[in-house]
Amino acid sequence: MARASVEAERKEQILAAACEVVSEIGFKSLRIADVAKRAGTSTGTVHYYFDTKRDLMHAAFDWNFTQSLGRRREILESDATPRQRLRDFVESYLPQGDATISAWHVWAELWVEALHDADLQELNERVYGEWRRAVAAIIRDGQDAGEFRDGDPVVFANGLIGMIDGLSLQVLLGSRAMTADRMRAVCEQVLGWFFLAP
Amino acid sequence: MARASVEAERKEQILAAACEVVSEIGFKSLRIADVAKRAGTSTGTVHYYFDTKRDLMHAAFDWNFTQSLGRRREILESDATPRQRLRDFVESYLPQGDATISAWHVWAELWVEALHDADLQELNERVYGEWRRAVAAIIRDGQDAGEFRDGDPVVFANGLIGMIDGLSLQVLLGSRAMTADRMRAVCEQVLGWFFLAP
DNA sequence: CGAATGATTGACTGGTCAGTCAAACAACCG
DNA sequence: CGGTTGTTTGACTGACCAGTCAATCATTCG
Repeated sequence: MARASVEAERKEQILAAACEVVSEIGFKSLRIADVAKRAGTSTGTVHYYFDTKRDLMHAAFDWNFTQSLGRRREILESDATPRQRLRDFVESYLPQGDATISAWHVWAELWVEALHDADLQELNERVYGEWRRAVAAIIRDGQDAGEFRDGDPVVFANGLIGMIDGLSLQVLLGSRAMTADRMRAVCEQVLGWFFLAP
Repeated sequence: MARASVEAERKEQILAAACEVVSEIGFKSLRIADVAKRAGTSTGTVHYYFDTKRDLMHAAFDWNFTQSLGRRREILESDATPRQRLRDFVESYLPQGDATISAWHVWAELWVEALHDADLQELNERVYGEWRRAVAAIIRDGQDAGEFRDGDPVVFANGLIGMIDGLSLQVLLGSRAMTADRMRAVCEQVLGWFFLAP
């Protein structure tokens, strides 16, 4: 069977297209036909790989996270100082640049869809848990190195990630009062309170 | 014209119903017929007061905010210490209790809808600005009273509101790792860093 | 009273779209 | 070659629903 990875390749094509479309017009407006067109295929093919629209979107949400995590692996596993890693992490999260903004849009759609979908809540729980653990690990390192203030690392991780989520939403909404630059400044300020003097 | 406030009363009835339905099943699933049924009237009447579904939802989002603000006026205008007012404000925001959770749901739906609707972005900007100003005012009072650390009150207000938004989302999503109680603890911790020793 | 205006109703229409399906195509194998 | 399995296609269908509309009811006023 030399016809090896048609399925994997096609699925990825479709998932990427689905994320692009969601990001551009939102889940509510998304039609299977839009995804098919964007993926350069037909609605029949989309349904061949994903039984229902719901299946497709769940897979797309999952894929969106995997991609986001992949894009940040370098930062999380770097051997820079904890202080620097935390700064890089925050910077990579700022809604600026097509890939990041697009991923944020998909993420926001996931949240709202998940309000009424237990399976998506499960996905959120898993994924959010990974971020929380990654950030908490950096914080623990920083505390061990005497760079950060004492306190429960998980509490700080939750606070930081929550703040990033909330601020990002405002940036994504095109707020004049909350631009990516201003968001960076707010994060810097908060991190400043948490870092110990060098 | 003794038939005074039929219009105002009926509109309010419909808007309240719309918010309830959005909160329960989400904007995407909401049908005009659902709203009509919840309001105890007919689809014809809903369309009599709101030309399109979009008009209805915009008015409902607006109404949802007005109600939320009204519910918190007491806190914002209280003459308790700034420290207490800030705590009360955070407490009132925790997603617990039907009214608050419902309002949060509607708010989340607004955000995602606004990603692709300039008018709703405008509404968000206006409304978010009011919260920011209210919180910043408390912070300024607290700094004047020597209760809070120095620094730009607007930056702190943004950080706090952003964190509340992000954490609330997780609570709303039924996260096991982020319950209303845990959210309170995270907020307490962050406020603790901001308050000066008594 | 009877006309005018305001409010309410729900049956109906026109358009939309997820999902189906039968037909066709492509790669492989014996 | 001809059969088998995997893949692709897009026309079609059945369900759904926002918005329309003609009819009805209610209230006010001259």
